[in-house]
Amino acid sequence: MKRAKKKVFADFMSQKGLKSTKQRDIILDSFLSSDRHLSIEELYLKLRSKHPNIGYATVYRTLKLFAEAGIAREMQFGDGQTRYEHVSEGEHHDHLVCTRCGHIEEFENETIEKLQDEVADSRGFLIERHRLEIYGLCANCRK
Amino acid sequence: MKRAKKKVFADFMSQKGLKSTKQRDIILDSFLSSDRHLSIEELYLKLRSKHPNIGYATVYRTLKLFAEAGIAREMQFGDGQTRYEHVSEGEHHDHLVCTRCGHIEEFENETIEKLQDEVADSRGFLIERHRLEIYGLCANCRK
DNA sequence: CGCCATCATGAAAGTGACATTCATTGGCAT
DNA sequence: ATGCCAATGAATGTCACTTTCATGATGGCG
Repeated sequence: MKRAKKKVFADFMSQKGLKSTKQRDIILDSFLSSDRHLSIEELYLKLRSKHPNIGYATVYRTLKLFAEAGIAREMQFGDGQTRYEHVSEGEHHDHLVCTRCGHIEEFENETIEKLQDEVADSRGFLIERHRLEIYGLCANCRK
Repeated sequence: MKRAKKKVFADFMSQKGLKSTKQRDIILDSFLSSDRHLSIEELYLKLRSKHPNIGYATVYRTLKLFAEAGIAREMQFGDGQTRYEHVSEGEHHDHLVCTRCGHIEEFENETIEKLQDEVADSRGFLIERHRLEIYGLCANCRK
């Protein structure tokens, strides 16, 4: 899985004529072994401890590259930060976002997707993508 | 409807000990007679032509007040601007957002809501609110 | 291996959309 | 009419990106 994504990224880079660098390797490793919904700042800080020589701009640009390469996706959860989540081939899911601790869970629901298609059809609307986020308190924070 | 919201806002203001001003009246009128999903900038520009003496900050602060009073709701559709939509008592709806022309349609689907409740329940998650947005091409832009 | 056209990097400066400050203005209860 | 306190708007601050630019790496080629 990590290996597969590294290959996808490597292929994307060579196909685009872009170069492999130490920084990009480090950032990719760190991203792949992280929480699934990291902000630029969070990843940057995580890297900083071990690699103080990597700049914010590089993390920023590299995450954009991951998104272009299709191994990450930009997401907004309304906390003012752009988060990047891991993308798995053809998979789609929605989110449960805890408003207290910030924890993000994922879920899938085929029936909801189907109902969305129906709504769109009935309006003559052509779906490109959608987002469904449920905000509230996670099981832990309810206690 | 417009009248009802004016009353809600007036009540809110007097209850909070806040004052009625020319600017707030003008902004409220303009907001109520607008498109349902206006950004601060859009409302500000709309006002500027007739009332060049109203500042951006006043529009910004007044929209926040509308939200506090419960007659407007802040929304993000990923275009980098906060939009304010009209709120009607107890009503909830989701959105179809056209990625070409920016047009925003609303829809309601009781079944989807119910399924969301089920998902949340099964995770021990307590829902505060949710957002569902479907992005794509509206009927007009498909032509 | 060494060259060098390109691409990548990081510090710093720029952007855009809010958000706040502060001197001045203006409601409104008395 | 008067004074207190909220409201206004120009200006400034903030924050999270986003871009610039001088310097440093990379990797195809001879």
